[in-house]
Amino acid sequence: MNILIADDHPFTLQGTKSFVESYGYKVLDTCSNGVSALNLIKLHSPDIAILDINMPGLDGLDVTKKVQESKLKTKIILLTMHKEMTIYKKAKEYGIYGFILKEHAQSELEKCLQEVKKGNRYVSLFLEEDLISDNPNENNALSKLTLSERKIIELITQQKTSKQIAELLFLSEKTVEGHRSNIIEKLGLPKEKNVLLKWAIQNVH
Amino acid sequence: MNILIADDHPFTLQGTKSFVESYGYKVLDTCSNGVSALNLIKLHSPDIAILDINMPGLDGLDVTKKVQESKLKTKIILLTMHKEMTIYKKAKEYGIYGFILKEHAQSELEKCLQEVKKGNRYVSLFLEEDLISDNPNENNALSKLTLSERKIIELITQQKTSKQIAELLFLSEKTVEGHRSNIIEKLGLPKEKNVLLKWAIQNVH
DNA sequence: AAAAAATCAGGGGTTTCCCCTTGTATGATT
DNA sequence: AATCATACAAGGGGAAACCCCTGATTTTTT
Repeated sequence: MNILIADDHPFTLQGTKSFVESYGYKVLDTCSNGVSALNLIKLHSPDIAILDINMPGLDGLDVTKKVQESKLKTKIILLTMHKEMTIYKKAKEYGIYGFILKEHAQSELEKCLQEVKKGNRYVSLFLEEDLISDNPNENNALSKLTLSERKIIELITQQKTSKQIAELLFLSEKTVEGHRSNIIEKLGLPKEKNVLLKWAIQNVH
Repeated sequence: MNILIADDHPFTLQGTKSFVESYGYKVLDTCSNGVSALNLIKLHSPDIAILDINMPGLDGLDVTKKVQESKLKTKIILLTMHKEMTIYKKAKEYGIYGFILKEHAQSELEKCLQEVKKGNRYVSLFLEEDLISDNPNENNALSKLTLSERKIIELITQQKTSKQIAELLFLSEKTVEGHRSNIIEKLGLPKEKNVLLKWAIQNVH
């Protein structure tokens, strides 16, 4: 098991390395940007590459894409600070093996490595909470929504209020609010204020 | 030489620890927030404390201030992601011993520790450069805001409500609301609902 | 000493969001 | 023909969040 680690922050890089080694794996090499990471992967084809998403130049996602395109067999684990659904969705398309949030990484990295080693995939548990509603119907949660509902959620991502949406679509504000409720139920979102806006910002586009 | 390290990101914490140990120093303890850091400092009075600036609750700066006020003899080294003049100035007044940018920390931490051990102060070389380039940078709307205000707008971009922000910063909700009003006035934003969130989403980062 | 920043309080007004319910139309299922 | 499911529309009610204002104290900065 050879592992490559890439992260542009020296401290985080060292931390990751340190954790990985403490689990008993061998770290083949490390680097601090996407280009180097790609080169090293091509050169040594490590079993696993742990990549930070936010890197200058080629980011973790770009590298993943190129690794897939080149049909390299290195398995990719991505590390990210924020839970951004858009990125996760893309990452899934590119065939990543692991996806972990840095905040909780400590508790998950070891398990993730175990699973990936076996050939399985592992996604941060903290991410899946938000994905429960997202997963069952393939990659697109929006597909469950009707046309009107989709129009409305589109406008919500533009930070329009129900009132503004109502005006734009020549509807009663109440109608828009009704649609909102339906959307929330369909997606199984928690009962918070502004859930829809928060969800929309992270999931649409 | 006993050293305490505080950082809310597990990876960075581990990385820092790992580096420090590799230089031959002993890490007394670590923690992930300012309150714990302060308690541990009071309890064990380590020789040196390496603190991250961005932490929930008490941040590194707050801890530094309190350490100075309590006339504790622990020497503080601050780690920061962003090079903010305001913070650096304050830090200097609170009598910090070291100030390092995370990006370049690797190359500077060891030297910094050496100097601080001798009783000298050490400031990141990369900071002075950026201080110059930061000065004429008054076009930024954020530069008009005070430190507290910036903290708050940062949390607004993360879609926190005033209540949540108040909890995170240990403030009254009223204080947060007051800051919001001030920010809105300083930026000359229109009188709409949620103006701040909308503005923040589009203008910060 | 004066100005600015930070903290908090009380109270008020408005908006927005969300829930629950009702109603209609349509089209598919039984 | 009757039932069922679904989309769509709209209303009432309530809680939460936001914004505003005045005023006050304390700390920090200048």
